[in-house]
Amino acid sequence: MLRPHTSSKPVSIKDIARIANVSHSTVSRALRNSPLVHPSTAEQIRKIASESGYRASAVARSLVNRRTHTIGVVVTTIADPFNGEVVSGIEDKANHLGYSVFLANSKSEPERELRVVHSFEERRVDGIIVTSSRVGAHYADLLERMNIPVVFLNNHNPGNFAYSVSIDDGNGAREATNHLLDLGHTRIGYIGDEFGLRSNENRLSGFRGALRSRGVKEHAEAMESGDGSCAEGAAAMERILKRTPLPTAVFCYNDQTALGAMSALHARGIRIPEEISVVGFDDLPAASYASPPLTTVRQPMEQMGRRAMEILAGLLSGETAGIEGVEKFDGELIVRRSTASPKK
Amino acid sequence: MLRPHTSSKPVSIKDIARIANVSHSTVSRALRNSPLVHPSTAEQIRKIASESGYRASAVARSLVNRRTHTIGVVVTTIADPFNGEVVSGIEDKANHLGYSVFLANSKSEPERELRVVHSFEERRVDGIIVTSSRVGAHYADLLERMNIPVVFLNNHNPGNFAYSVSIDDGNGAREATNHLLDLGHTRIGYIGDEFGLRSNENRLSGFRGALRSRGVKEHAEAMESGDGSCAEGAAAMERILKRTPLPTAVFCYNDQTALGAMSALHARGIRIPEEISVVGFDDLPAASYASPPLTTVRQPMEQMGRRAMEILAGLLSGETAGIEGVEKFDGELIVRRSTASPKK
DNA sequence: GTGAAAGCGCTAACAT
DNA sequence: ATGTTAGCGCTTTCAC
Repeated sequence: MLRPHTSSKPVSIKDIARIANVSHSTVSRALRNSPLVHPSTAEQIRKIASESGYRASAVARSLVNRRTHTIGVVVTTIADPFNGEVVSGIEDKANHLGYSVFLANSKSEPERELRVVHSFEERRVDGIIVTSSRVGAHYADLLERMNIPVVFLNNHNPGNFAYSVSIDDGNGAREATNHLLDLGHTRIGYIGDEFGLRSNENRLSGFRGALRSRGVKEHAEAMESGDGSCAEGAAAMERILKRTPLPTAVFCYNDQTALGAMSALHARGIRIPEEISVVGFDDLPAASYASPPLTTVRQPMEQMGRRAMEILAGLLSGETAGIEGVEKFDGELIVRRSTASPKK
Repeated sequence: MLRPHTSSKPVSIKDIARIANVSHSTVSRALRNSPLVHPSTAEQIRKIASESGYRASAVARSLVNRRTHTIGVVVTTIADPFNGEVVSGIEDKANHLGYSVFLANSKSEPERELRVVHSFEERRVDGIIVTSSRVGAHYADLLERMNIPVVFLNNHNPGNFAYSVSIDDGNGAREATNHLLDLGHTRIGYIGDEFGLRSNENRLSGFRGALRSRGVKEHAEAMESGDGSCAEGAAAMERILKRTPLPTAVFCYNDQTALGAMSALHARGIRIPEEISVVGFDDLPAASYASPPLTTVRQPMEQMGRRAMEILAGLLSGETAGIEGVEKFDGELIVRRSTASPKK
């Protein structure tokens, strides 16, 4: 059985003042190392504070300062490993800068997205970071109307935002495709994310651009799309496998899609890369432990998260030197063993 | 270039009072649907509030209520997929119960762990959930001393805590081992997590118990340990592969360890499950897309997260009916294709 | 049904 | 160097 929690109120600045026989403002000053307080009294106050387990109330402080030193992070779901990496970077930087982070999952449900943003407003977060948002222009408006800075990270929306950090999708896709082309592939498929999403469009057009510049024509039988998950990646690959001729290589929107596709290939006994090469995008930790290890375009996910937080902190402090509104990171092609030249 | 953010103060209860020509207390009542306010004035007030984009300040409210409706979640790192699933469950439940969640990564660094908990104290979170903590008794004391309820989830510490939800490690390990035994394996290895961690000890003793009850003796050449990561799982497997005789099956502390082990096996050209069977623990999403799909013990991670949040909420509201202090979830053996009978 | 006043735990003038 | 006072945006007596 469980016993309900009985809480007693925390010690306050006044309690300390009483013990130290000074006014509460002196305590306030001492605790924030104001030079305006006598060293010895300051010393004594700090001693009492630490002995009594005093913890300044951030909520009271926030009320007067109008700054909570708190940010809100909206992700579709933190269970997605991509978001996990990004949030890890955000939290790390936030922690070092003295910010606490509220985390909320939107699940891409507009109704929930709204609730989440409202709660952030009520909490008076100083700023917001939104990662991988799939929701539309309506939501963007909502955020713009809030009177606090918002930084987007790899947003899928076609909307235009003032501040964002994202991967160079086009370039990454081009590099990946060129790698396949260099290996001699000519029947290359693409398994995308939902169509209409910006990042997918950009990767797709990078893919197409690479083909075009080598005079290779698109292999229409192997153009498919999923939703960025393993499950849909597998399903998409299965659809491709029903059509002929089979591609000799497939470029996937992301690693999860690629991992799903690989599992469909394995299930059919099709060897990777001997029969079909597979390339992903992201370089999730799982990519290097797949079998075979997955060739992919690395996104510096943690670093991007950290950068988003830095930009936000810049916006909040006014120190905006060296910060661009829209920052693009370069992907890096990581060649592993899921790609090889096609058999003759 | 980026323009620093210029914020104007949000509309307050007083602003609305002025416009509605009532006192701010009436506004406060109206907005919280107090029956003490005349329907028509309430109506008018709500209209003004919504038109002006009013958002009640949770920080002001918290100051008077002494409740922030906020909880703190400490994870080692949110980049770990296990924690991602758990936090997803916590956040989901918290959201429905009207709580916001602060997320912090401890990275298992005691110094950072301390900072994180202190910041939670200052933020006046109503409660704390700690997942997969690896830090020792010292930290546990710190938490116990705080005057707010703490719920642990799968803590690795040998310490004893008032409130916790965890998986039944022993039983899960026993089931997994029995599965291997049923298949006819007699040379079974174990790749653990760091020794000394409670969960590892429990899985290991479940493993040993199962062997013992069938009269199979431990295969000492294949007892190894990593740190719960793919990388160390692979390294541990490589060490095992240097010794003879090889095991015909290996049970791993968790899926990541198993996935790493599988990748080491693949790299050496050893077939799974024909030559060596592999079993994991957790059932991460990646497990079903591994090749071959991984046999593992499923932990209901999201559900455990939700339950931890429920318990915490119960502690906070005093509704403790149907809540045990220490709750154990049962794992479920999921047989996939990474296990088979050993070749004769 | 509504207003006036006090107070939550701090910070920041403004005295002294 | 320290104390007094006001106020941050709310909720909650207590009057009326």
